[in-house]
Amino acid sequence: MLQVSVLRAAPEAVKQRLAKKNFKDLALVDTIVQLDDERKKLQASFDDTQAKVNAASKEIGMMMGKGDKDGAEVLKQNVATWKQTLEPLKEQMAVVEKQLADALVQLPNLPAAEVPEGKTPEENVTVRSGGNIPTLGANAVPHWDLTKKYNLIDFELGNKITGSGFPVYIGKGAKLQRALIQYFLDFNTAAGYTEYLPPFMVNAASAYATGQLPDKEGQMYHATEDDFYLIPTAEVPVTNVYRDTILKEEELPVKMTAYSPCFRREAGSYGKDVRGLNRLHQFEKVEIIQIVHPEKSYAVLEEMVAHVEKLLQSLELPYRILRLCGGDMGFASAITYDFEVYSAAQERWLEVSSVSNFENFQTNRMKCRFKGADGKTQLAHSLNGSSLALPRIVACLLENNQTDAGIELPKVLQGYFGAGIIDN
RNA sequence: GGAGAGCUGGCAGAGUGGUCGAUUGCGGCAGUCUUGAAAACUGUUGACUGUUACAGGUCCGGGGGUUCGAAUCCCUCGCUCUCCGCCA
Repeated sequence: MLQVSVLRAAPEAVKQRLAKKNFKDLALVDTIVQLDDERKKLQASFDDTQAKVNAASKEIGMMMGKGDKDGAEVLKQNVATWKQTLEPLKEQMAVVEKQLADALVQLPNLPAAEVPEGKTPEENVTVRSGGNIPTLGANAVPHWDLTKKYNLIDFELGNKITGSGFPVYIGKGAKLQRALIQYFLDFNTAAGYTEYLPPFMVNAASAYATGQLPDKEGQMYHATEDDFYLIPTAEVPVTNVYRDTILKEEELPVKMTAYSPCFRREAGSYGKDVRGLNRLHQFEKVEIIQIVHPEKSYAVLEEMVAHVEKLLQSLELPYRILRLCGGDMGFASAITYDFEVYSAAQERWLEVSSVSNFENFQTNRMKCRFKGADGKTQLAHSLNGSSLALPRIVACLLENNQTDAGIELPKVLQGYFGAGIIDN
C-alpha cells in the first residue's frame, strides 16, 4: 500500500505514474488527501479534548487526596461534559479512517521510471534471450502425450481424487518433481538464500499483508471453519516472517528461499491455455525473497534476474526475459521481469518466473522496517521471484528434449534424478 | 478433548485503581579510563500519531465494559505453558 505522505507530497506526479499502470480512478488520489485532511482535523480536535480530560482527572486525584471533595465534584462535571463531545468525534474518526484505509488499498504501486508504457502483453519489452530453440522431429508431440507415454502424470486420476487441475505425478514423474525441487533449492542456498519450509495455510492477517486480501480473495482456497487460506505462493508465508518487525540495518539483506505447493482457484480460463501442465490448481514452486535497504533494491533486482537466468541456462532451455509494460504488471509491483521458456511442441512461450521489486509497497502494509545508522526507523524494500515454478519447466523439458530413445535430461539434473534419460 | 497457570518495552522480569509509558537487570548506543581491548564507572536507549519545532494524543496479547481516572477491576476472543487423555 502506498504511503499517504507520498500522495500528499506530489499528487499530480502520483496520478501520472498511476496512469502509466493503466489505473483509471485517478480522482481517488484527491479523495485520499481530502480524507486524510479530515482525519487530521478530527484527530486534533479529539486530542485537545482528551488532554483536558486527562489533566482534570489527574487534578481530581490530587483533590481527593487533600480531601477537597467539593472541588473534585465540580471537575467531574466538567469531564462529563467534555466526554460527551468525545463520543461523536470518535465515531466520525472511525468512519473516516475506514474510508481512508479502503481507498488506500485500492491504489496499485507506482511503476518505476524504466517500466515501458503500454497496456497489453504485446507491449512488453524483450530484454534479452538465450538458449537454442530445438527443431523437433515430425513425430514430436506435446507434453500431455509424453506424460502419458512414459506414465509420468495422470491427469484423469487427479480428476477422480480431487478435480481438474490437480495432477497426480507417478513413478519417474514424481521423482522428477523431487529432483527439480531439490536442485532449485540447492542452487538458491548456494547463492546465500536461507531455506524455509513454511506453513501451506495462512491466516487472514498474513494474506492481507502481502496483498492477496482484500483484492484477490477469490483466487485463494479458503478453509472457512478455521478461516485459513491455502497459499497461492510461498511468497505469502515467507514474506510474513518479517511482518511487524524492525530489523537492524546490518541484518539486511535478508535472503530467503522456500519450496511450497501453490494453490490457485484461477477461475475462468479455457482451452489450450489450460491443457496439461500449462495451468493448474495445485503446482510446485520454489520462491526467492529478499528484504533489502531501499537504496539497494534495484541492484538486488538485477542480481535476482541474473540468478534466475543462470538457473534457466543450467537447464539448457531456450528462454527470454521480458520487462513488463505498465498495464501488464501486477498490482503491488514497481517493476517486473517475466521469464518465459519456449515450449517447442506447443510452439509458444510459457511464463516460468516473475521477478519483481515491490519497493516499500508490501513492507508498508506489513510494517517491515529497519533502523538505520542514524537511528531512524524506515521501511525496507521487498523483492521476490520464482526460482522456479515447476510445471511449465517440466512441459518444456519433456517437449524440447524428446527423442526416439526417451527424454534426455540436462546434466545438472542427472545426479538428482538418478539417470540421464526418461524412458520406458 | 479435560483441568490449571500465564500473556508488560530487543530479552528477562517488577508493578493489583491515581504524578506509570511503566522500577530494575541484561543487551544496544555514547562517553570516562586504556597504546588498543576487556573490566569498571557515567549517561543514554520502545513504537505509532502529531507539530516548522515544541506541546498534545494513542499503545502493557486483540476487542469491549466499569470509573473523574485502568497495565491494575469485569466480560469476551486469541495465543503460550504445565498436567491428563488421544495420536503421525
